Amino acid sequence: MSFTVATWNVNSIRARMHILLPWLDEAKPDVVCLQETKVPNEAFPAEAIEGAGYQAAFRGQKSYNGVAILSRHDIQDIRSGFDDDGEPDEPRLLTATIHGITLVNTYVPQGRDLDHPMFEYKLEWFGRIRRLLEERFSPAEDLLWVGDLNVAPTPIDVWWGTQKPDAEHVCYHPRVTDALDRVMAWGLVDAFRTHHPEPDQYTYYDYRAKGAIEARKGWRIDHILATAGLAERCSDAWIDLEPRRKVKPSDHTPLLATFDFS
DNA sequence: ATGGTCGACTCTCGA
Repeated sequence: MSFTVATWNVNSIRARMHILLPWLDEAKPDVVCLQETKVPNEAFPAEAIEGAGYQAAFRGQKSYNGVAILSRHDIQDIRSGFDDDGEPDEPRLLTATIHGITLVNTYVPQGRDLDHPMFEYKLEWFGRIRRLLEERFSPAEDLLWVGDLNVAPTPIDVWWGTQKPDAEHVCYHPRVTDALDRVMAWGLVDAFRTHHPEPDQYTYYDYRAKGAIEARKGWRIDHILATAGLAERCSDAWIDLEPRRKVKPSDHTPLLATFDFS
């Protein structure tokens, strides 16, 4: 059987239902990890999601952040947040097991500016993810770290990167790409890049840049990262740009990957 | 890596 996983920063699930529901019907992914749902738990549109044939696990708050996992199969071992310190976590992390695959769904802090405290918070966040992987999981198991990681890992992952590889941004900076590398060194493979070495493959186009899609002014900051054994089962990965072309789209568009099990 | 637009919420913040 094959198992398709998607990740999508929807930038408010309630504002995106007109695109999300028809997309679920058409793309029929087994699992969808959502970020920036921007909805408190009591207002999550669970009934409409169930009507589309998906169970939902979610953790959110008013206005900001929020993550959810939608699944056509049973969702087990749902956990949210880190348990490495006493700080109250924002709703940016949700883990679950579906069909024997562990899903780690994250909305990594964007960082605001290179000199803003949130940038240091972002860098620390990668350390916390690394510790979570070490403490709870093993690179020998089938695990996916997916979500809006707010990192363009290489120059071809940001639109100006091949022209000005040294131009810096909170999502494209040696400190950030190194931080991501250190988490991936635990044992994760970029499932999309393995299948698509070509440039101009972006999951995010800023609302403020007119004609950005046509001009290919985007970012690849959403990712599906797999442990080695699972990565070997990945038969395809792709970015679905159609939801980004709809009326009132999210600025991000879905990234999907299919895994084959014999 | 700019300037610009969106979403949620009260008009400004976060991205």
